[in-house]
Amino acid sequence: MKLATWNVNSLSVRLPQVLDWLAAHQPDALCLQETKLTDDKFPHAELTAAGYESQWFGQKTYNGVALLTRTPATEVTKNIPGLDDPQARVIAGTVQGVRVIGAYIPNGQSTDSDKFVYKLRWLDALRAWVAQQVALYPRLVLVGDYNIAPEDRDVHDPVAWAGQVLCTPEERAHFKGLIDLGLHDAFRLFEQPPKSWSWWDYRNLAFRKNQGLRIDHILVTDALKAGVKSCVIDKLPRKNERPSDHAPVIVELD
DNA sequence: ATGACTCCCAGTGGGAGA
Repeated sequence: MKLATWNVNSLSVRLPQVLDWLAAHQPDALCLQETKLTDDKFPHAELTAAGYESQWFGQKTYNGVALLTRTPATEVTKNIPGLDDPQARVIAGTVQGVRVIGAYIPNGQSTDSDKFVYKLRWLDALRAWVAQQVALYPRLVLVGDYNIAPEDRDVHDPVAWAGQVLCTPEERAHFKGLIDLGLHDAFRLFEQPPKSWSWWDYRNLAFRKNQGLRIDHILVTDALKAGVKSCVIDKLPRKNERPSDHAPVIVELD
């Protein structure tokens, strides 16, 4: 089983690339973030023609998530149950016996921002809900744009980024809080190239200089860990003429 | 460097992303 996550930064703009990518990789499930589409504009017909079922949850201008699957997803959940959140950031479904939770964790903007407070509260709610979900579904993956670089080795310039949003001790403690639920960072189950990032700023030739952060992650439960065959970041789409600033992350499970 | 780039909604600029 192959699962992937990709922050596409506008599905309207990136749909041709998503269709190409699906054809090339044929994942069983692909979680998208930052679709930036209201639900009436979601391109389900094009995805159906490409062989994918879609579940989607969007809003105007910002955020928006989707779950694309080759077989229908069941038990679909949108956003974190019990959290009053006007922003469309979570979609979950059960796919071939695996609970797939796709999340677009808030960015936080800066540590002195109200958005940072929202991010930390949102992560509290996510952890509480995921704890329940792990108990219900031992075979679970939590994937998406976490907007957290878990360690200094996930940051191109840890000195410059020290204490900055995405790299603060508070955010890293939240990441560890998720790990402590019995989850494992699939990417770190394998030897990886140094300076592996999943996001590069559009500005300042960051991709060409490989100045980025690893902030898109795939966490898997204990029950799935032994069956993880690979986990890679696919940099190829970032080389497109008009790319998302994020690259897809792919995991292969038994 | 209070930047850089890209996207969106708007509307001849500004917010947000990370």
